[in-house]
Amino acid sequence: MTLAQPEARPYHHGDLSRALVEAARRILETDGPAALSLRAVAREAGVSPAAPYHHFKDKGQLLDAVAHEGWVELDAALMRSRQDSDDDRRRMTSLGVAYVTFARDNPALYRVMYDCSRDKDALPDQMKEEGAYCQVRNTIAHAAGEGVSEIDLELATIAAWCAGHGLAEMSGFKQFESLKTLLGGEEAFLKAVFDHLGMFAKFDRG
Amino acid sequence: MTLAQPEARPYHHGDLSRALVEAARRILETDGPAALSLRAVAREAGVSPAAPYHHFKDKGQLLDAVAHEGWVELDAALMRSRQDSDDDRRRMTSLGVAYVTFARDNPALYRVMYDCSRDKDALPDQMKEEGAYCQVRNTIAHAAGEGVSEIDLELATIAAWCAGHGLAEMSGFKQFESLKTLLGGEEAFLKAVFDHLGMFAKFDRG
DNA sequence: CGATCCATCTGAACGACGCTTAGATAACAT
DNA sequence: ATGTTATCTAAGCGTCGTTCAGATGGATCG
Repeated sequence: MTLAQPEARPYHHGDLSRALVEAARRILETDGPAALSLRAVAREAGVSPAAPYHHFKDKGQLLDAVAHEGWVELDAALMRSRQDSDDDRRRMTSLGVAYVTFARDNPALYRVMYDCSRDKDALPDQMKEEGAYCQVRNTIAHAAGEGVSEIDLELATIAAWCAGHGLAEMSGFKQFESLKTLLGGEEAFLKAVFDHLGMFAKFDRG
Repeated sequence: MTLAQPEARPYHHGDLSRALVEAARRILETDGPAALSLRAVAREAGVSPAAPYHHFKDKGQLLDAVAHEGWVELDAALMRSRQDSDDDRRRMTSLGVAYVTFARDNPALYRVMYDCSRDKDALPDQMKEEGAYCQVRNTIAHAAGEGVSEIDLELATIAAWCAGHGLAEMSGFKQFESLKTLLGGEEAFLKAVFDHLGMFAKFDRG
C-alpha cells in the first residue's frame, strides 16, 4: 500500500524525512535562516550529521521540502482570504494583504521559499495549475470579465504577483514605519499601497 | 617593494580596502554570490585570509561596501534613463525598465544589495535624500502635478518601488519565458508588465 | 527459526568557511 | 636612529557541507 509512495515508511527512526523538515521549520522560527544548517537540523532531530543524507540529496533538497510546505500553506492562506469579500476589487486587495501578511508572519519561511525559487529560476510548478499564482489569476479574471485576452490576464497576474512579492520583502523596512503608524497600522498601510498600485486600472468597471 | 599597484596608496599593500571591494565584485560577476567568501576575496586580492579584518569589521561590512557601489551605479542608471523621454508616463515606464534591467544585468550585485538591506531591515539612507528612491518619487510627483498629498506621493513611490523590486527578482523565472518571446523580447515584456500595473491610475491626466 | 539482505544510521574524516590572536613588518613622526 | 602605529601574516578555533566505511536492526525467505 504505502510502498507506492516515493517517500515511504519508517525504518529505524520513525519517519526521519518528516522529522527533519519539522526540525528545520522549528529552527527557522526560533533562530532564523542564518542558524539553519544541516547539522543543526540533525541535532534538533536527534540524529547524526550524516543521517539526513539518506533522505535528501543535499541541504538544498531539504530546503526544497521546507519551501514546498510553505507554498502549500500560502495557498491555503490565500484561499481563506478570498472568502472575505464578494466585491472584485476588495477581494483582490484582500488577496494581496493576505499574501504579504503571510510573508510577514513567516519571514524566515518566506525567505527559504523564494531562495529556493531563485536557485531554480522558477516558481514551483504546482502554482501554475492550482496554487497561489492561479488564485490570483482567477481573481483577476473574474474581476476583468469576459472580453480580456489571455495575454492581458497573464500580464496583470505577473504585475500583481511582483508587487506582492516586492511589498512582502520591503514592508518591514524602517523607512516606512512612520507612514505605517500614520495610516493606523500595518494592514492599513498594505491596503493603501495596493490601492496606489491601481492594478485594476486596466479592467476596472466603475 | 611597492609593486605597480594602481592609484594612490596609504600603506603596505596599496589601497587594500578598494582592492578588496574590486576583488569581491570580480568574484561576484564571474562565479556568483555562492562563491563570495571572505577567504576567496583575500585570495583574489593576493593577501592573507586575515588581512581584510584590518579594513572591515566582518564579512557583512565588506558586502555593505560592495552594495553601496551597487546603489550608486543604480542611481546613475536611473538618472540616465530619465532623459529618455519627456512624457511623464513614458518616463515612469522607462525608469522601471531601467531599474529592472540593471538588476538583470547585475544579478549577483543586485542580490548583495538587497541582502544587505534585508539584514538591516532598511534601504540605504542616501536613497531617501538623493538616490534612486528619490528619483522615482520626483518622477511621480512631476507626473501627478500639484494637488497631490505627500502621503499619496509616498504611497505611490513605495508601490512603484515594490513592483520594480518584485519584477527584478522574478522576471528571470522560466515560467515567463514563453510570454517574453511572444511579446518580442525582455524589454517589451517589462514594459507590458509595468503597463498592467497601472501605477498611474491614481494621478493620470488623460 | 536462522540466515541473509539492505535500508538506515553512526563515527570519523576532509576541505572550506568566518573569525581571533600573537607576532612580524614597514611607513611615519620625532 | 628610535619609537609608534598601522598593516599584514601564520596559526588556530569552532562550524559548516559532504563523503565513506562500517555498525545496526527490521524485513524477507529458506
